[in-house]
Amino acid sequence: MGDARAGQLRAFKAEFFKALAHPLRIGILELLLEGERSVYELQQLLDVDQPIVSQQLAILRAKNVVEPRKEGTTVRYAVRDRALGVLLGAARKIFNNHLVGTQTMLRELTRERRKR
Amino acid sequence: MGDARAGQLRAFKAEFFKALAHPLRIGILELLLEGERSVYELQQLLDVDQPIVSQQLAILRAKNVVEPRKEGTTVRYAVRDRALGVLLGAARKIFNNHLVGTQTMLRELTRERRKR
DNA sequence: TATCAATATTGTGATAATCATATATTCCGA
DNA sequence: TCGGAATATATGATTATCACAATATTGATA
Repeated sequence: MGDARAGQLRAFKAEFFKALAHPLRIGILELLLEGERSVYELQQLLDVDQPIVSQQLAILRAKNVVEPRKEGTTVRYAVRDRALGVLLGAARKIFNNHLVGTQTMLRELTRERRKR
Repeated sequence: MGDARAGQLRAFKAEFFKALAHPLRIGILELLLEGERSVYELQQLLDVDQPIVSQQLAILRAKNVVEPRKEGTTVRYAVRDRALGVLLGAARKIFNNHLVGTQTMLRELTRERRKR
């Protein structure tokens, strides 16, 4: 199991999860799972600056999680694989079972509050 | 949807995925899904230094993904929620469908090689 | 209690991720 | 072809992560 091949595979999986490991990217994916959305729509719904959305979309694009479709001057994005819904669903389930990382979560919560 | 509550939830989910976003941690979890393992066993199977394993276990512990059980001087770890298997399975499926992030993966591959 | 084995923690320097701002690019219509 | 709207990329400052080494803790046993 100190196998190099196994290590690489795990590295790829890690890369994939890294793509999901950001609040805004999760928000984007949750929206896209409901259906195709333009950058502008995402920007409005998530209430963040345009370049930020494009930046995060670029990351999701780089990992093939998401797919752009140009339509004139606007670009509509869609989730590449429906199975992502299953994955997020499983995550939600784990979440509901026993809130993951209570310590971390509380820390995050107070940090959030401090920001305002 | 610019809702603060939704943002917090997404932050928690992101934290959870961050816990999975590391090759070694994935390796640990894959092993633990097969059954309880001591730190020493993990260290041997994954072929890394002891402090590194403990470090990554600490991260998984902090996010409540994994659970320690002391047994004399050794500590055995187990996955907290079986649903994690479902989640990793979904990830595997997405992976097989269309290798996620070909660009990133190739970059990783060559980087791995360079290390040797 | 001294010691050893198993595990955990801490400090540190290097690398990578993130946000915000500014600037490009692309496409369409006047 | 010029201007504006929608997206994208570049850049710099800040923060988070990582691997590694050193050290600390804990528990069993002599």
